[in-house]
Amino acid sequence: MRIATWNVNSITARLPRLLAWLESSGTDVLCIQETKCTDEQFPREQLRELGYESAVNADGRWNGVAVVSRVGLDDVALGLPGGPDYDGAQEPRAISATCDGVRVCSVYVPNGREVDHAHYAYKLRWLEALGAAVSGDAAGERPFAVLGDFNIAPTDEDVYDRAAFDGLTHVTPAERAALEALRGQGLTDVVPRPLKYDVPFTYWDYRQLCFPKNRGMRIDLVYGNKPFASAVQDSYVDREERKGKGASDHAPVVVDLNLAQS
DNA sequence: ATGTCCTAAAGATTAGGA
Repeated sequence: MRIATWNVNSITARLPRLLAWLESSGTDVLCIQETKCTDEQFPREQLRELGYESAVNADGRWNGVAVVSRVGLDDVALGLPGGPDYDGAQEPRAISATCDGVRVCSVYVPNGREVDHAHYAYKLRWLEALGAAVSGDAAGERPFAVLGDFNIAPTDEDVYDRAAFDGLTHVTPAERAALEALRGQGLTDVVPRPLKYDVPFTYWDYRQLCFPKNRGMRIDLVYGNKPFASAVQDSYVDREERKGKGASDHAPVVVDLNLAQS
């Protein structure tokens, strides 16, 4: 089974590339973040024509997550139980589903903006709720992964220049401690191999020629439980998809599972 | 030139988010 996660930065703007990539990559299950659409606007029909069912948690201009699958899509759950509000509202940042026996949770972790911003405190509260939400599946016998845009670089090696992030979000001890807590629940960081250069960055800012200069970050993560991690045959960042006109600022992370022997 | 892109809005540019 080929599973992937991709922050598409608007599924409407990305639709031609998304459909082409699903076909060319042979992805069975794709976790999507930043759909930036309403539930009604989600392109279910175009995906259905390619053989994919869709589970969607989206409500408009910002955020929005989905799982699309051509190998089944059951027991869909939207959001995080007990997840925090922001500006008095729950945001669509998580969705879970079971696809041919594999449980996935597609997440778009709040950005945090600045360390002294209310959004940063919200980010940490949201991660705490995520930890509580996945604890049962993390310890379970069924293959499970929480994957998506975590907006955190797990180590200093996961950013192009640590000094450039002094005082900024994405690299703070508190954010990294939240990831460590997830790993402490039995989840493994399934680190993909890069297709070029040494570090498997997954995101490059649109600005200042970051992609050509490879000024990237590894913030799109796959955290799998033991049954999931032990079934991983290969994982890579498809940085080719970051190239050219009409690209997202994130590249897909692809994971191949061999479930027969696990 | 923040060497950009995406969204929405009493919009034809501005504001907000990343």
